[in-house]
Amino acid sequence: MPELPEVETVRRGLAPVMENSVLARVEARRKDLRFPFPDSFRERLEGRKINSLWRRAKYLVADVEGDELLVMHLGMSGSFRVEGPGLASQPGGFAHEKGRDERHDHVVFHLHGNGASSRVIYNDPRRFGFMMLVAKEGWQERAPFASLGMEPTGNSLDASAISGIMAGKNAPLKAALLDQRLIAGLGNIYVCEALWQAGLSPRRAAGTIGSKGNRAMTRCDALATSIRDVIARAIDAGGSTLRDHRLTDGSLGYFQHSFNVYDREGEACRKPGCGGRIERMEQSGRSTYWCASCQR
DNA sequence: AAGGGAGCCTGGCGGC
DNA sequence: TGCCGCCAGGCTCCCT
Repeated sequence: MPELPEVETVRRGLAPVMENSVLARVEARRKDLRFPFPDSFRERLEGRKINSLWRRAKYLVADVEGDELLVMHLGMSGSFRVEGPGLASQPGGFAHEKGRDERHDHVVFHLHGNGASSRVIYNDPRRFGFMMLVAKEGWQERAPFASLGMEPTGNSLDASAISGIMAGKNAPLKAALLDQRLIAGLGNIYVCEALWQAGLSPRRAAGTIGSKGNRAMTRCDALATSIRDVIARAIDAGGSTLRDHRLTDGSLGYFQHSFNVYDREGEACRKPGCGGRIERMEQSGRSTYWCASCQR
């Protein structure tokens, strides 16, 4: 479910609660999510302070006192909510809304910090998410980080980076952008949106956008700019809520209202003067939304 | 060796 | 109303 903007939104919601708080108690209410919890998961976390909460691609990472990182992935349907003084007792709280079935509250972090206690609860109906502990020493060379490509945020993703990443690739551009080994953090929604914004066909062989010539650099620049712009706007909007994604206070992201192609099959293309219609097709088992008349 | 497809899960929706 | 098939924001493994 959550792509980079949703994970970043969650991180921003959790950081004020988790950072500098102690993991007083950790409840894992089943033995596994997508993977089994690590051996002695509770014991390796309880009593430790969380120094910081950061993100790499779609992974949330808690830097915990000691020599291990707590690494969390939300899978397709994972979300966090915070309960605590002033939050837990809110009438009509979203804890009982559809999609927040307490049966799927799989992990509870009981936190003590700044003179208050709170609970951070991980809910995940489909259980494609997971939690793991990774040694801090050399973490970048360890799973799951070792194979990740560059972040799509910031200045490092530019035309020459795109050109280099895609060079020689025969896979469709859409598939290459979803490959976390190349660029880490993009998912189905934001790839569709960025390709539309850049005017590039999802079917074009990835290697054909770059290399030499002014037009190649123009294409690569358009793609780099579009990716960064879409991601930045989505983060500003709190991510996209289709079903499961919530901010940690239970509110909804609203970037879905800004989609130009995703889930808009049959609607008019919004590119000025285009006149095309948004189509849906399947690429490696996933839906691609695009406009065949202005994406080349 | 890169690229495609299946599988992991549950829930929501549309169609009959 | 109920049942059925299809679809979903991710990722990994296995096959060609």
